[in-house]
Amino acid sequence: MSKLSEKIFINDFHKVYKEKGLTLEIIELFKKIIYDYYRNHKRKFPFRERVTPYNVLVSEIMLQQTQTGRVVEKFLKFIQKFPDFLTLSSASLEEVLGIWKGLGYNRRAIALKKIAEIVINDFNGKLPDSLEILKSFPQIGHNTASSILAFAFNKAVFFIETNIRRVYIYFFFPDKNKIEDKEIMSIIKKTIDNNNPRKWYYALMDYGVMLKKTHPEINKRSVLYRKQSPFKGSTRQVRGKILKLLINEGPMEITKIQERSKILDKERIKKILVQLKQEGFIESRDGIVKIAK
DNA sequence: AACCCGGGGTT
DNA sequence: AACCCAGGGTT
Repeated sequence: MSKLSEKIFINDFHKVYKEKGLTLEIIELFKKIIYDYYRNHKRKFPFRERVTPYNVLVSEIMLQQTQTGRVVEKFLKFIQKFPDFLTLSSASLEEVLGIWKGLGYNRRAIALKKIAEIVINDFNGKLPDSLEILKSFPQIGHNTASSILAFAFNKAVFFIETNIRRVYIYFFFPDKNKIEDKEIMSIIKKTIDNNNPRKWYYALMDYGVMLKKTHPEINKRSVLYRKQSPFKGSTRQVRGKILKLLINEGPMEITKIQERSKILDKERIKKILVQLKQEGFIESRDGIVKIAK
């Protein structure tokens, strides 16, 4: 669609929406636009091809704050090495982190392994299809629990992520600033496609990705928008560096970690090691640090 | 409500 | 060099 015709189309949509509100006609038009786009531009992903509860869980954890393009390769490696809950539950943390390395937010790897253990031990090896139970698992909040229900079980749940937020702001909040998610959620509930929630959310997200390219500023009108703190020189950069060192080279003396990480402040390294230990990443004995069991 | 947690692709 | 990503958890 050309820029001009796009403007005309969205202006017409907003004009009708402002005059008549969220009528059935507007809702149907909205769905038609989203599905028309999806029919011609749907994205293909391995986690959309082989849809199993396990695959969806793994992908949804990986996709938290991580672009799809970076996840695909890791996802394929991960499910090849750990094809099911039982395999993952009995794998070592070092193996799991070894695959996870480079993806970021490493605590997700710990959580994913823990979830596998819970599923094996408490749920007979089957991922529960309950929102409340899923939300009780580590690293699974409302959004992730809901997306698992939508994508793995095709359930009509309601959730917002960054692409969906962009779509709803674009269509239904053309002139508003500081938009709250509860306002968006209200419209999400009125526009759900009960016939195929999985397809609907796939379509919404794909449309949102497209909008990001043509209208990169939309989500700045969300009240939740925040500029993130710089990564360079941050604690998380040091944490990542230390973990990478231990994963790649095995157990190591604290003094050697201080040396190899090239961080001058040795007290800072020590503090971070204590933190990593408390979070279950590492363990230490006689000054030797290694990935936890 | 604000902050922490990773790391790399994109612009 | 800055921005952002299929967010969750803690304070």
